[in-house]
Amino acid sequence: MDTGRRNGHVLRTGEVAQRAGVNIQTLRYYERRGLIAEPTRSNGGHRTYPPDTVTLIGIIKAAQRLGFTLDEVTDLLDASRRRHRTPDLQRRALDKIAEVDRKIADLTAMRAALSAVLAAQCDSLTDCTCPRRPLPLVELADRNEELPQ
Amino acid sequence: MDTGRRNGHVLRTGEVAQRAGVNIQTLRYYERRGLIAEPTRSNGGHRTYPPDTVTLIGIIKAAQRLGFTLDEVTDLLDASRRRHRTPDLQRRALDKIAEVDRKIADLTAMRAALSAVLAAQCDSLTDCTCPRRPLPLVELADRNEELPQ
DNA sequence: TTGAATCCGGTACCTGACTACAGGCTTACC
DNA sequence: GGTAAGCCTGTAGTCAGGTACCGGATTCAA
Repeated sequence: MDTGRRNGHVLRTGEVAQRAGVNIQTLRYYERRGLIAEPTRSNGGHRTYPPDTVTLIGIIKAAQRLGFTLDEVTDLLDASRRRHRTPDLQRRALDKIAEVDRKIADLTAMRAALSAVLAAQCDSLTDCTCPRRPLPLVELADRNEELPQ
Repeated sequence: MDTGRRNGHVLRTGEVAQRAGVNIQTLRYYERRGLIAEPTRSNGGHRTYPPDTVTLIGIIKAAQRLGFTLDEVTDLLDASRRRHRTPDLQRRALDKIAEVDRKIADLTAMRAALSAVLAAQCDSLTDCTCPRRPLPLVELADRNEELPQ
């Protein structure tokens, strides 16, 4: 492991990319999108990143897996970095919390449905008297938008 | 409201789309992808859907909001519909449950971070002695893949 | 000081998930 | 039975989020 021995202070593009498990182009893409700050540069113009950039990328990736778009992630990072809360920030944080709660509820419903699959009454293929349920996962539907009557 | 008066038995493309809040093309796209079954047809070739298709679309949309791809949603629906559990199905259900649990944990961490933002110590812009935290949301990172030492 | 490994900016391409359009048939109501 | 609204297939375009490639400059260990 020789790529990591530049004594822990700054990382170059390839190092960050490798540690974070993303493509180099992705880093530059995130930079363009404003998700990560413009890094300092070497004299020759090469990017030099602080080590916690790796963590930041991890956070971004995690948020994405949770269904947030990059725009939303930008907001999220923004909000969590600010020291002082403005009324606007406060409102947006509340909105996000509500959204997160909804997601948690949905995932909980999904977990229950999956557990039900595992615990399915009919274990054998030969005798099955399960009444046919309409649809598992129904709780997930209709939580969304107001359907017009 | 005259579009809904065909006595509740089957719906046509436009009705399903409107009730589910999606585009007609989306329905056909889902059909091509195998997310919804090929509906019956009228003599003239028009699609006729059972009413619970609307619920199904709702489920698909919810799962998407939770960060699942359409391929994953297909699996999910598949798994939750099967009556009998095969070893393979069982394994995949377990995997999905683990993934869902991870998502819930991540969302919980995110919620905590957002709450912390709201409860920020420094409420005024004038006097602030908050120690600068490194990064909220750090718990989200590194939960993912095994980073090479 | 040289050469292999990296990195640079710029541009073009790719995948997933839709969404629009064209030209023609079906339905449903008068 | 005519006609407007709706649906059909097929194809093409869009948008987000990357990814690949190119020709050239920079780094760094030997």
